[in-house]
Amino acid sequence: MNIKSAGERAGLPAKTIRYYEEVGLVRPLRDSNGYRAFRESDVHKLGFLGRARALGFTIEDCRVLLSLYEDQSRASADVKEIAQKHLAQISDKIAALQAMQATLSHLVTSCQGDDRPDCPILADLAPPG
Amino acid sequence: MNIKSAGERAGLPAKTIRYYEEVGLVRPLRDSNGYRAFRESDVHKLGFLGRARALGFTIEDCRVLLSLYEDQSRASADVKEIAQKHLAQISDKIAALQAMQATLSHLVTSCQGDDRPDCPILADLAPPG
DNA sequence: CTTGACCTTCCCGTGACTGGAAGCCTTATC
DNA sequence: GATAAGGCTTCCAGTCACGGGAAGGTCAAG
Repeated sequence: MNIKSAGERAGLPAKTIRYYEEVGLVRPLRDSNGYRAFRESDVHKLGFLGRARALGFTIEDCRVLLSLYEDQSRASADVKEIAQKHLAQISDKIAALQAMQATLSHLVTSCQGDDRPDCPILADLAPPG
Repeated sequence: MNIKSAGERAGLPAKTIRYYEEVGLVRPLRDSNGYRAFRESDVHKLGFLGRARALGFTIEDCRVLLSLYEDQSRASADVKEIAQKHLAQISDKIAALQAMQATLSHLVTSCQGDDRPDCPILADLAPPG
């Protein structure tokens, strides 16, 4: 199977798949003309990667998750640990964004938004003094 | 004032200040020895930039906000519009992260996390079929 | 035989810095 | 006056996960 079909089945653009090969996440065979030849197992892997990336796991996380996925004697604790660390990072990001959101939405509601120059948003950004 | 002192007063590392000069956000004078010479107004600007960046505004947003800040005849509506667009983007990011969080936290709680291979997290990442 | 849709590799750009190398300037100490 | 420490300069490379686009080979249809 060529790269485009594989991509359509896995829900990934061809560029992304080439990148995944470059970083060693997938290793398709090659036809005699140099075209990548994807097996079912490759498409399967790509689907796995697409879902993991959609959950925000980094490429390096994906590399480990994939190896655990293929390791029949894995311990689920190893998977859980990666997921928990990732969850913690997500929570941190959410908290940071919510802090920005709180400050900004307060400023936005207090700004008249008319053609006059007075603006609490700029006043808040300005250094004290 | 040299770059390090300016950075300490504005709460920014020297590297960041050099970058801001490179992209034209600040234009300090130069001493005869080539050192950057920061005026009070430069430090003031850097403080503004630091706060705007802390609220998540992009460099390009900062560029516009700074010009509005220095424009005595600005309309607060222009500032408000930028802030509202930014707020919308923040909300989008939060929503995306919360979706990941919901899925992942569900999977994590359902994973035993022991030394057995059975793992709902990997099962969810695996393609259907 | 040509057209058009594939495929290949290679290189550049993204955002907002950060790290590091090579080298000049200044200040303090001996 | 020599030396060492620390600050300053510029420039280059790397980050993360791709996406855009160029130059060129391949293939199936008409």
